[in-house]
Amino acid sequence: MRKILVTSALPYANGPLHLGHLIEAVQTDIWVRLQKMLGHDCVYVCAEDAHGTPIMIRAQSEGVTPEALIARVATEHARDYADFLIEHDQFHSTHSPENRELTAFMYARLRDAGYITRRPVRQAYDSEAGMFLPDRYVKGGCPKCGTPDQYGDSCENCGATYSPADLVNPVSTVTGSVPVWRESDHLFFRLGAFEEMLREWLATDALQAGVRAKLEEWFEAGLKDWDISRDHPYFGFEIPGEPGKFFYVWFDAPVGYLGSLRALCNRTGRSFDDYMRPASHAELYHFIGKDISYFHTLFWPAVLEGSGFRKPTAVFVHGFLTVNGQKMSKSRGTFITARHYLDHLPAEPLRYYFAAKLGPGLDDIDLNLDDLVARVNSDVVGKLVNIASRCAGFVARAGGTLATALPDAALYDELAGARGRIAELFNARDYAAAIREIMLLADRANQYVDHHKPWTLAKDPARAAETLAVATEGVNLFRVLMTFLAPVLPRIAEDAARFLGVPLDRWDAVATPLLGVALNEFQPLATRLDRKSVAALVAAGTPTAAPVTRAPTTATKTTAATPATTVADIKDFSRLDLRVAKIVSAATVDGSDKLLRLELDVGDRACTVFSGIRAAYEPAQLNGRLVLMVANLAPRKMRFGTSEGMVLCASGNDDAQGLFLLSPDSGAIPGMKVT
RNA sequence: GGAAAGGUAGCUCAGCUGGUUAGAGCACGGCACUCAUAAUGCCGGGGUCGAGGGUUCGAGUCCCUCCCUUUCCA
Repeated sequence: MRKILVTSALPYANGPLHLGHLIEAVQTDIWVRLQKMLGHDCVYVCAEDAHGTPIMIRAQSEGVTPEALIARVATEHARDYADFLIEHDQFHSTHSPENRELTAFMYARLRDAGYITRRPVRQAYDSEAGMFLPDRYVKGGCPKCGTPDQYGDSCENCGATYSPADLVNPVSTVTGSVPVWRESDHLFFRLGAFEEMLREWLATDALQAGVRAKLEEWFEAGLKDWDISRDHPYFGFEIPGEPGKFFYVWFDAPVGYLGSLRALCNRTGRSFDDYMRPASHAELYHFIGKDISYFHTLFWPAVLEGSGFRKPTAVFVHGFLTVNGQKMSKSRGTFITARHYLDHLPAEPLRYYFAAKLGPGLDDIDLNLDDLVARVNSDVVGKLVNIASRCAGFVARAGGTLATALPDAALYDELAGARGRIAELFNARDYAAAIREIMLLADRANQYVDHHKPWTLAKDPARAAETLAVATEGVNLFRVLMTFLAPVLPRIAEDAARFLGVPLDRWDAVATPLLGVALNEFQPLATRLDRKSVAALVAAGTPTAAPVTRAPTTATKTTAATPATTVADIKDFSRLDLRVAKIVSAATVDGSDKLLRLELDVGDRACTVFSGIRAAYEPAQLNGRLVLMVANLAPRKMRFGTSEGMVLCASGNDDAQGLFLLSPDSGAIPGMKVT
């Protein structure tokens, strides 16, 4: 039996999970669930990345201890993961006894083997705060192009990279004071000593082509020593034998994978050594985002090797997530936290959507919310679940028990026989291809039912057996397809299992059809997504938080925000610029039966808005009418033009209850602010 | 600044080592059906494959230049 250990990047404990974390967690979770269904011994561990200056500073600013902060965030993270059906076998923390012990142990091994050196480093120091400042905590003018207010490592304007010492008029972002320059001894890990080993490792198929190319570049540039110590005050582990010096967060963070594994082993009686000894036959895979490949493809294998452990079997790197074609950004309203998403939409549609777009490469993945709705409604509800839904009634009316033989064994075999191919696609992380394949097979199932028309057969009592046979075939095809999608849609698969009366937890179970067994009552397995929920998700934005300076973490790079909440405070409300507007002209839109094109007068300016109110209003009755609009809504490009705002409307849960434009009382004039 | 990835139908994407009229899903139009959560089936319209050069009997697929998007640079 294959023994497999899987990790995904550790989320940094200074902010909530966002959809960027989720795409990785979902990618990993699907892979792990597949391995388990295939019968392999696979465990998935993860942990909180709890150390470093950003945590320390954030805790200070909140007036709590770092321990309290990371405990609170850990609870939030755990809940978010659970609600997205991410099933960790162990979720731990880098701030744990296991990790402290392992970090110290590995450091001692590296030191004793001569891989650690010491030399002085000159660094910005905030004498008011009494601490050394990481590059990102010093701001000033770019030495190259002069752009003010740039971070101490690189310029956002011209892209130049430099050191904080080069900044014009540097300022500490912690206290606002002018930093001084101080020297102190730092400990370095001699990465260069591992070049040969790394080159050999590179030659295995541990890495994707894109990552390999990147590594070649780094080799050419020459491997530099890695600074692994930070001076007091620092939230982390003090380095044994080095009072006042702490392990840099990036040193103990990957060790957190092993700390989590250790905790798992302690809890379950598994052998840690079986996984981690150099000659281990267990497989070790890290799922990460491409921004942190340096740490996982150079430092981490070298640290493992140098401290006497095995190296990863492979590192699986994925691209970034963009939302509606733009990178996640708070100012654009495209920064979506996990919780904020869950406040509006269920988890599984997003899992499905991510799966439908994830390939094995480093390409960025775009979350197009309209596409999400279309795709999930049509694929999952319209095609897949529909197969069960349309057949269940015939079985129920025939007594509720499936026939004892399949009328079309060849078709069944065609679908069930695809399991090897589909498992291989999932295994190769080409989920998009797997989903395409599965949906093609779902089409075959619907075609089958359509072709045999059980509703016609059912009218002839003499053909009752035939009717049941067709429905039995359909239900069996559904079972096969649902099994294939179980790693992606675990909750729906569970509900389907309840309907079928058999678990869907083994990939190869589909080799045998399900015959002669009684089905349970069919309940809807998935409901369509409402476009309005998606609109609400975007319109509400994610409440912003005080910007927190970013530091390297094992997690996909992230900026912090306070947890999303459904309660809006006055600040949230004031972000909306609501105005009285006059409809100058209204017209139908060619090619859309839902939209009207409205030309609006907003006092000092005019704008065009596309509004989905055609069902409720004739263009002619709108001319000259006053309405309320959101004037600072991000412009939205539609097929017919750009919509520059939104007019406010009242409606019930569905449009059947009607749509009602809101208007001000008489006396209001276009451009007035609504507060 | 250096480097990488990408730019294919309205949208999201497939197109392997160059080879017949460039594909799928969604959306759109027509027809059929009514078992199913207005689901499904059949048919159809729609692309100068980012731009311009070049190699070739033949290029979305190779080479060069340019434009645009995204990302990485310890």
